Amino acid sequence: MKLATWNVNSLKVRLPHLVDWLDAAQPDVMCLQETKLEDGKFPGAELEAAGFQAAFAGQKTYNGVALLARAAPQDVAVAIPRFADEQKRVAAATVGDTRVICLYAPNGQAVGSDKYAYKLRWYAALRDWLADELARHPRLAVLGDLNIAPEDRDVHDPKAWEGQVHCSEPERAAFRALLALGLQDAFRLFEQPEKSFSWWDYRVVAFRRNAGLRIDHILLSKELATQCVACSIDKAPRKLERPSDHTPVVAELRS
DNA sequence: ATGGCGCGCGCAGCGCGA
Repeated sequence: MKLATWNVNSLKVRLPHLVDWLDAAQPDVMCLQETKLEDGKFPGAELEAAGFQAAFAGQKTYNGVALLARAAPQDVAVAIPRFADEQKRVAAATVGDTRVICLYAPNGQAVGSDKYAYKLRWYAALRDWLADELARHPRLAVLGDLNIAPEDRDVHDPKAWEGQVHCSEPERAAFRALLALGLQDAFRLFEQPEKSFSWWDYRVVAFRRNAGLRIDHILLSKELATQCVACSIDKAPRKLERPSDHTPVVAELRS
């Protein structure tokens, strides 16, 4: 089984890239973030033609997530339980015998801002929810734009980013708290190229300089991590015309 | 090299992302 995540930065604009990528990569589950579409405008027919059924939670202009699967998503949830939030950042579903959670974590804007406080609150609620989900679903996969670079090796210039949003110690502690539940960072299960990133700023010609961050992640429960045979970042879509600023991350599980 | 891009909204220019 192949699981993937991609922040598309507008599903409307990126739909041709997405359909091409799905055709080439042939994932079984695809998690999307920043769809920026109200549910009434979700391109369900186009994605069905590509072979996928979807669970999604969208809103106008901002945020929005979708979970695509070849088998119909079951037991769909589109919010963290008992965490009041207008922002659409969560789509969870059971696909076959695997529980999949698609996340678009808050950006946090700047350390000390209201949005940063919201990010940390969101992560605290997420941790509690994932503890419950893990208890119920030994086969759990958490994918998405988590907006945290967990370690210095996930940052192109750790000195410049030290203490900044995405790299601050409270954020990294929130990431480690997810690992402490028994989730594993699929990317780090394998030897990887140095300076592997999943996001590059549109400004400052960041992609050409590989001035990026690794903030898009696939976390696997112990049972799934045992079955994981590969995890990689696909930089190809970042080289296309009008790319998303993020690239897909893919994990393959032995069936 | 974070003014600098890209997107949505909506029709000018701003908010937001990371």
